[in-house]
Amino acid sequence: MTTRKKNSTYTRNEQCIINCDLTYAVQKIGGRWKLLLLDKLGDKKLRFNELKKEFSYMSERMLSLQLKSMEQDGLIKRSAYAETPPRVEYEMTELARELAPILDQLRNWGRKQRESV
Amino acid sequence: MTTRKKNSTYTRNEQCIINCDLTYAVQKIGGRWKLLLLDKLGDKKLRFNELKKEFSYMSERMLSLQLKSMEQDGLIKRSAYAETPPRVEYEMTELARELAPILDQLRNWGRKQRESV
DNA sequence: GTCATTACTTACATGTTTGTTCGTGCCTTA
DNA sequence: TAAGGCACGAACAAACATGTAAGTAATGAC
Repeated sequence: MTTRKKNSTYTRNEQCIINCDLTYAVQKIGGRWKLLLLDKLGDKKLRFNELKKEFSYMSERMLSLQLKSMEQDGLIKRSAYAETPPRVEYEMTELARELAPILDQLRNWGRKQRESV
Repeated sequence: MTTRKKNSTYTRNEQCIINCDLTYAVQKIGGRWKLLLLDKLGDKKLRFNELKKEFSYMSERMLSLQLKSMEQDGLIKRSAYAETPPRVEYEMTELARELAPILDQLRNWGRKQRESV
């Protein structure tokens, strides 16, 4: 995000996978926590600390980074209220909701793959 | 694969995502090249060198690693023929074929996401 | 006997992701 | 006055993913 990447093969190859809608999509939901967060959000609005408690093993830093990334990618909506103590709520966007049925199928495939190996 | 991982938070957290069928599934198709390889294989049988030519920007090492990983995960089948020079062919398994319709949906979602951001 | 072909493998280098620890600004409660 | 909750941010470190360059074994062509 912050640091500019070099013009290396690593970066040029990254372009290949960004150009493909499929690999691009997988990137958006990839990483260690995003899908678990989406799962937990479901149809609810949750605060930063609520998510933090749910995923006590995840570092605050990761939670923060993933939420920010998903917000930029239009997967979640962040609403901050100027109260004391501050309140910030996160919820899925319509775009993320459209993923749900696809993810259900992927989940089933995952179970099947796991059984067959 | 070869080196044993330590009993770190990193490793313990990995268990969390392996326990979930969904994140587990995404891991199996994650990484930079696997989906592109599956895409290219389609219904064909392709040799190592044919894949290498198709993905000239991908290093041989990566091709080899990804193919091996996908074979272990039951996504592709490797057939080696004791000829000279050696001939090795790769093709998708039934399990991988079941992914195709799901991936099509993901691809569509990816295009939509890309347009909306 | 030298060389090319094929499908890899190994050692090393670079780049990214994830985790640890500490700090911040605002206000409330004790 | 002190302490604590909330929602983060920054600096650093560990682990992993990816890329580079070179080498291997078997064989057949020349």
